[in-house]
Amino acid sequence: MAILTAAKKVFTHKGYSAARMEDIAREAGINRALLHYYFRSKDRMFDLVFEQRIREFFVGLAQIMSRPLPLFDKIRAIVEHDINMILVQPDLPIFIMQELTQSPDRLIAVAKNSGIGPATMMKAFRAQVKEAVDKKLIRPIEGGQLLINIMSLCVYPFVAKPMIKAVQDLDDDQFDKMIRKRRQEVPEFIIDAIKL
Amino acid sequence: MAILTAAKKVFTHKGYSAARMEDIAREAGINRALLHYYFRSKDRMFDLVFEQRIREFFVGLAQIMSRPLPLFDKIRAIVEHDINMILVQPDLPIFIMQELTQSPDRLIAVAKNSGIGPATMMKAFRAQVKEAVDKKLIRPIEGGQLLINIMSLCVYPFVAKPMIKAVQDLDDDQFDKMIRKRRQEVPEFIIDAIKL
DNA sequence: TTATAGTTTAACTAAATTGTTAAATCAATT
DNA sequence: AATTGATTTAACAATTTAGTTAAACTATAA
Repeated sequence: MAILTAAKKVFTHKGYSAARMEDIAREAGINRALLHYYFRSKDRMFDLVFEQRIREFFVGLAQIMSRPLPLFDKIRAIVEHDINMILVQPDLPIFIMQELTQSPDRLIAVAKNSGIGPATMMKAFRAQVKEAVDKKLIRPIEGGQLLINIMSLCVYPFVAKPMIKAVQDLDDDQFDKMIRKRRQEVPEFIIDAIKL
Repeated sequence: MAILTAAKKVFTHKGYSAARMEDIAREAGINRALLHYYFRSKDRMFDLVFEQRIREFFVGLAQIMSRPLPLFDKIRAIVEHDINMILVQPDLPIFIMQELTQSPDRLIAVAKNSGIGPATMMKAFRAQVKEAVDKKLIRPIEGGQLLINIMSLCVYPFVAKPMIKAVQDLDDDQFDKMIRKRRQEVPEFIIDAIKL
């Protein structure tokens, strides 16, 4: 629905508090009255958007993590998926992080409704990493730590985009090139870090 | 000043839009009238806080980066400094990132006032990395990318704290332990990734 | 043509929030 | 005790925002 798309855009970009119903209406090309006609309140609207965005962030990842792939291939797949996903919606991570730090319970609620099952996905990944460690394919490392490393290297550059642009003196074009380079280099960086 | 400390706390935790003058007053143990008596407006107050926080984030880092240390030692020093800094003020990174994405110009303004000189610090670091590459001490990598990797691995876990806690099913205590483990493991992870 | 669903307009209420002000109060200093 | 500066109280104005409502309008389909 067009209105939800507009709400998604505005909420994601500005966050709940800074987002105005008027902004959303304008973005959707309609007026405030109609907004309230369809979605009773700002809160209801936000809940819908937030749940959707959380799912967008996790579903693809969870799916890849439970695929039967060799560890190194899986790392490559995760990195590529993450960076590609965020490339087309750069505001997504910081939106989720920001709203989540202010009300962490939200995630639990969403996780219960949707069948994301983070526990399952983590369990499988941990086992796979442990096996690779036992077989002396990689240095000792916990699956949890490895996943954090992977996500860090993928997500953080987008979260810190304005800082990076300033510190490294890049324009938007150069920043984009830098990210594309990361898509190639980051998987090998990780693999080099763990392989024996 | 006690009021600024309170403002720092509230702004950092809630962000500009969600922070209320009333919150700050309560946190400082005074009333709204006095807040406006000392700092004319919310905006003025925020500007002061924001500039201070940006400095806190960068000053230590810039100082370490321009110290004459061997590359691997420098990496260890940066990681330790970053993680220690954020451990005592976990809300800092996401606050900076959030406010910066909404008005990226702020950073430029602050950078001009203070003598942070990000360009200088980057130039030195880039040169040091290039030298290590040329001497075949490490695999080919750009200084810019390496710094992003270092910062990612340090900062992201804090930014994503509620997500990580949910996905990996950790309580606050376990999360803390996990971070402390990272302080040891991350530098070696990075060094293993680049060393030949 | 008429009925209907969707949409707009415009006015409104209610609440929250920032900012201001004058007078009262308090605490320390002279 | 009197003065001074800091602080509180309490009321207020101005603005922003969410949310509501009734009436008018529009396009489409029966």
